[in-house]
Amino acid sequence: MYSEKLMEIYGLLYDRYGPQHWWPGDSRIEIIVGAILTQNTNWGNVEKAIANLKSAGCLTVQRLGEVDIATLSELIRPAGYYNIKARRLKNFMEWLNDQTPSGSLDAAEATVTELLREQLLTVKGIGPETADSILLYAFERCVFVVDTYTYRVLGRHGLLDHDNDYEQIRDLFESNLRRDAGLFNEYHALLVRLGKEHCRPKAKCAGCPLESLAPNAQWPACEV
DNA sequence: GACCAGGCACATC
DNA sequence: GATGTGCATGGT
Repeated sequence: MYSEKLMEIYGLLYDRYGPQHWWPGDSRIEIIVGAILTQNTNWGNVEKAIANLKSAGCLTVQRLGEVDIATLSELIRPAGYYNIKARRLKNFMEWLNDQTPSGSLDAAEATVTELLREQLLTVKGIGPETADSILLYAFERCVFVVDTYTYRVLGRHGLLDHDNDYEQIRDLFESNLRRDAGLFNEYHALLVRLGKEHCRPKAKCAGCPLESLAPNAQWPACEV
C-alpha cells in the first residue's frame, strides 16, 4: 500500500514542480563538498562558500587535500560552522587519501554500495544523511536520502508513526519504490522543493500540491 | 530580535 | 538508549 501512496505523492510533486535537476554541482567533488557544507545550513550560504572555493581554485580533490585548514575555514565561512566543517572536509579528504595512493575517487567508485556506505559513516562528520547524499548524488547509487523535509512532509500527511528513525524511513522508500537511482534523485529533490515552498515550520501550507491526498492531516502534530 | 536553514558529535543522565 | 548542547552564517 505504501508503494502506491509513495508513487502518488511523487506524481503530484512532479506534476507541480517538474524535474529538479539535482544535485546542483558540476563535479563529483563539488557534490560531496556541498553535501558536507549544507548540514543544517541554508543552501544559499553553501553556494557562497562553494563560489569562494572555486575562485581560490580549491574545489578539486588535489587542492582540497593540500590546502591548510585555516585557509579552508576562511573560504567556507559563509556556510556557517566553518571550523567544524573545515575539519569534516579534511576528514573526508584524509579518508579518500587512505583509499588509494593517488587519493582519487576511483576506489570509492569501485566499492559496492553497502560497503561504501559503511566506510563513509566511519568518517567523522559524515552521518547518515550526508553519506546517503554522497552515495546517491555523487555516485548514483540506489540509496534514498532522508532529511528534515522528508520527516516533516511525511509526518504532516500522516505517513509516519511517531518514532520512526532515519533507517526506518529510508527503508520505507527503498522497499516500496522501484530501485532506480534516477527516481530516488528526483523524489528527494522534489520533497525538498515542497518543504521549502509549502511545508514550512509553524505554518499551514497554502496550495500544497499534496492537498488532495490528506490535507495537512497531522499538522502540527508531527512538527520537526 | 527571533527563527530558520537539505546534521553531526559529544556529554550527561 | 534518550535527551540536551555546541557549532555559526545569512536571509526573512
